[in-house]
Amino acid sequence: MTAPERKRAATILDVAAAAGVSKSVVSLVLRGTGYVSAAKRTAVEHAVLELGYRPNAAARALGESRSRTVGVVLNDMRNPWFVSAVEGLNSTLNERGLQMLMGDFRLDSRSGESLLKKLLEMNIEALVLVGTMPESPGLTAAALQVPTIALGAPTGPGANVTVVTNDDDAGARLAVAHLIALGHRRIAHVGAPATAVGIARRRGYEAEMRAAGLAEFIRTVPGDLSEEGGHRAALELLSGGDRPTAVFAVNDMAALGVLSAAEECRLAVPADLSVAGYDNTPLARLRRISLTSVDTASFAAGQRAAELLIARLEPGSTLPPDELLVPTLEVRGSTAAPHA
Amino acid sequence: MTAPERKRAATILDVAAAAGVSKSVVSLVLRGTGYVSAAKRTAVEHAVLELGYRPNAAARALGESRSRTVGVVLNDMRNPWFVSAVEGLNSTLNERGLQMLMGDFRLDSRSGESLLKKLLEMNIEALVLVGTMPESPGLTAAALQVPTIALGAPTGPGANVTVVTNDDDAGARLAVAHLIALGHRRIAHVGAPATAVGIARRRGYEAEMRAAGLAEFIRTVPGDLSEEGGHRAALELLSGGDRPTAVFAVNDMAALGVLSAAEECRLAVPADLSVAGYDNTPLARLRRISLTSVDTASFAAGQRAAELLIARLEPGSTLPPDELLVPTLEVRGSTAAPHA
DNA sequence: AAACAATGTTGGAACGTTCCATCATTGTCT
DNA sequence: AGACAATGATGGAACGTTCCAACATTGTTT
Repeated sequence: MTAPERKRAATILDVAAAAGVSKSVVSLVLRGTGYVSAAKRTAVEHAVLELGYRPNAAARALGESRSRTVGVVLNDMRNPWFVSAVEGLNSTLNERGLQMLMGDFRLDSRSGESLLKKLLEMNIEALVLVGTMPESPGLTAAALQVPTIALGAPTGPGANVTVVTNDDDAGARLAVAHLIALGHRRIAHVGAPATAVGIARRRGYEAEMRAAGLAEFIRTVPGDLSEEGGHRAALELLSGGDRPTAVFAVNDMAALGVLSAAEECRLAVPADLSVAGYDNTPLARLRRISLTSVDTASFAAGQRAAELLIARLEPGSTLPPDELLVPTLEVRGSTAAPHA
Repeated sequence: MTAPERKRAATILDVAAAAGVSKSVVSLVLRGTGYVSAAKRTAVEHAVLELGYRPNAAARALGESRSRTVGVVLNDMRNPWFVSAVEGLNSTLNERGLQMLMGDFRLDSRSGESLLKKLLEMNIEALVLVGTMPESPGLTAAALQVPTIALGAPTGPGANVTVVTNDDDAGARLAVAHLIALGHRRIAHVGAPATAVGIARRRGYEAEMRAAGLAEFIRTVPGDLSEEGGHRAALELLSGGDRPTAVFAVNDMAALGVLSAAEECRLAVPADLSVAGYDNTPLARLRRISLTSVDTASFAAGQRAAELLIARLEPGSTLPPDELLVPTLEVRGSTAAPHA
């Protein structure tokens, strides 16, 4: 079986000839601008359908000297937060006729440099960096050439970048406040001191504890963003003498590690130990886990980023200020009042 | 703060002038083809760096009348299988200088039609459909216009499509054979009869049981691909009289539901009940879950799809036959020999 | 020495659009 | 009636590349 005969695609001139008009009229009809008589308009529409005409995006980009394309650079497709954020981005950009061009920073052979080069060659009108990127001269340079938004990163690479992200500090306070309201006082934190989110969430934890007059109970054990790290930290926390009645973990994965450790220490959740996580991943929803977790408004963040971008594309616009989005708390079965 | 002064980007003519050569020489140097003297070559390279010249992709696409771009249509960015597959695709396409243009079918307002239109306008050289797409006339039409590969779907939309996917039948047999080797005989299956993967995996389960002379123990309970469905089915399975000693679930989520149900029925895993899943999702790796699961070679599938595509792009190539990739089994703590 | 191949270099045409200045027709206001 | 605005239609120039035919120079074979 061979490939089907693929003849040269119809161009605007073919359409013009078929409709008996000039190429300019076809162009006007297609773009919906200018004045065209009803008769010619329908003739053109007819010819377009007839010939299966599709405008050539490359030629259009060249003619308009703009691409209607936004570059989106991910650093981890696997992170559910990023996925939602990209969906939010996409939905809003689509409405405005902007196309997204996605790529994965890490996947790229030369650590993203070649990806960025490709995107810039495509004449992208804006750049969205999703997640925290490693330092890279190419990134900093790219950010200076096109309006750039860092989505879900605590800070952007260099100047000319607007950051849209979740308020990790506020989210942590939300979770801790929930535990306090339940009656907990001995609330420990499993942190991830090596990461930006880890630092912000710890700050929120400590602030809320202090605000509630529980400064003396502040206790942070270093872990990381993985189940393994949470497990290790929790074992340390639960094996000691004055063990906490509640743990706020830096994210859901770490919280899972805490749950495992609690099980190993024969502590029932939530009867003996309340556990709260962060990110509200699909994991937290699972019946076997049912984890109270802070929900980051990632879809909304993506949408907001798109709005800022669109505004930034207007001529004469200025660099908008950074934005922090307020998260919410999803209460599930892993938190309850401590027993007396 | 206003946008930084953005002057008109340098073109190939600017480079040619700066290097004291004709535009043709610059073009030859940039593409690395043809004969150019060493002196002029270095002069051009110098000028390129000097001016920060970046070739314009739209102009290049127009001139070459090809785009070096492959359209990738996802139907669910959240599915880890798809993510790995896309990573595999990307890695191989990148090596060959092909750019990926991704989009989400469902996210698109007009159910993918406008996404496909955009992709075709971009003159994509090939199309990769990742996951099972809903029927759509636009999809069928698109597949006829460019070489198309359906990745991870049991069947492609219409003609001219090559399917690259995992051998679900073989995977199911792998899991069941493992359980049989452990000594289980009463092995039940929690299925998902409404889905294509569900049907294939059930077929594998039954085939392996019959091959081992265990036809009389074949027992399938209908569920679906969710935790909820697995839970419901498992409750039915475990509450009855002659309950199985092992369960093979249609996927990891359903297996999780089985685990929950076992817990509720006070059955220890794996002592009282072995459980195997399918997909080897990150979930299965979690310490609290430690699920034996069939690993689908999704990264490899992506790579293979890319190879087929590249071959298909050669002039005079023919439609390659469908390919099934053989999965492997990841044995973890949820399966063990039945007690006597 | 002539013929030919290999190596360098060039400018013009093409790619398929949009943009723009121009022109034609009609209707409306003074 | 004349001036002007609104509507309608046009062809040529741009956009920034690649492609190609043609021409120059050198080295090698007959």
